[in-house]
Amino acid sequence: MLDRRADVSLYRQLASALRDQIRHGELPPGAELPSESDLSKRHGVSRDVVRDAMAVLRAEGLIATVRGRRAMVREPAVKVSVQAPPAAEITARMPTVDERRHWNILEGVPLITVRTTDMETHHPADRVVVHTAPAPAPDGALYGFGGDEAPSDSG
Amino acid sequence: MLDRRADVSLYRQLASALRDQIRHGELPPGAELPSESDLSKRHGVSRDVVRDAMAVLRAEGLIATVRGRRAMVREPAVKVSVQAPPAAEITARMPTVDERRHWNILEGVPLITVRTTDMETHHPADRVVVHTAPAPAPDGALYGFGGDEAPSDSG
DNA sequence: AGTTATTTGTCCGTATGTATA
DNA sequence: ATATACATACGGACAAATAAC
Repeated sequence: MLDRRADVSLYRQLASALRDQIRHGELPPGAELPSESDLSKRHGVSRDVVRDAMAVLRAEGLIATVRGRRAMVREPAVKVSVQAPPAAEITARMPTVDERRHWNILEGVPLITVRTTDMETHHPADRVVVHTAPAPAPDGALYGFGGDEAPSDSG
Repeated sequence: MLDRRADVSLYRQLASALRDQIRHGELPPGAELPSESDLSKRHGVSRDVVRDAMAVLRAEGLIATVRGRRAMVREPAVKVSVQAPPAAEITARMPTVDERRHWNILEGVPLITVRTTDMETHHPADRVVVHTAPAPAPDGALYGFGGDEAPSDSG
């Protein structure tokens, strides 16, 4: 229940309540949230408060909204592994609107940049995990008997 | 100038205009933006439109706002290098409000996570650059005379 | 097919609170 | 104290996209 006398604003309280429902699985990925007018009536607040709460969750990447449709809990995207080259710099920032359009990035999703002296690649953070090279094999363990790691090329 | 007949909303047009001024250096880091009422009058739009435009730029990490003060173009933070261990997974996502408070992260700044089997560290993306291990020295160039660059490496 | 209802997006105005200058 | 400025909350209105019939 929202508390008007609390030192936290109404829309932040509502955002926290919805966030908890998402985290606890009451609103699983793919589920629709109640409509804005519904939440507005249910909590006795203006639609403005509801929309501000939605904006918070959108900025956190938790929900996705489309005009005419109810807000939806975002599905965790399948992540592709990207191998970081040696001596690479990995940074992250929020993409611009142009970059969001160009790479089809949803709101609240950072952009990961992998940069070396030669090249620079960009990846939407919800679809990519960057991994570093495996630990160098200790002396004598080089080219072992061929477990699940091929010595030549992984393809 | 904002165009009410354009197919782009007013607040997005205003956000783009301000973003361009920041990118082109007319509003350098540390500079104050005009006040909301000022922008409202100057462009003939409601304060709501101005605030929506500000929210866009905040979410992109371009400006920082404090109650009672004018919005400010964010200074590029000094970045600390973090060495990624071998076989590490590097991901990024937007922090929750609690995480923002806990690590003192501004709006529009992603959270970088470096995870291995043993540990997991979190870093604000505006203050950290993760770098991978340098390329292994080629055979024979091992333990060279200690120049800045290995002689046969492309970089 | 088309028509209506629902739902989110945008924009306006106003008022009040709270922090800064 | 007064003025300025951003944050929050209310209300209303219309547009645009979707869903339902």
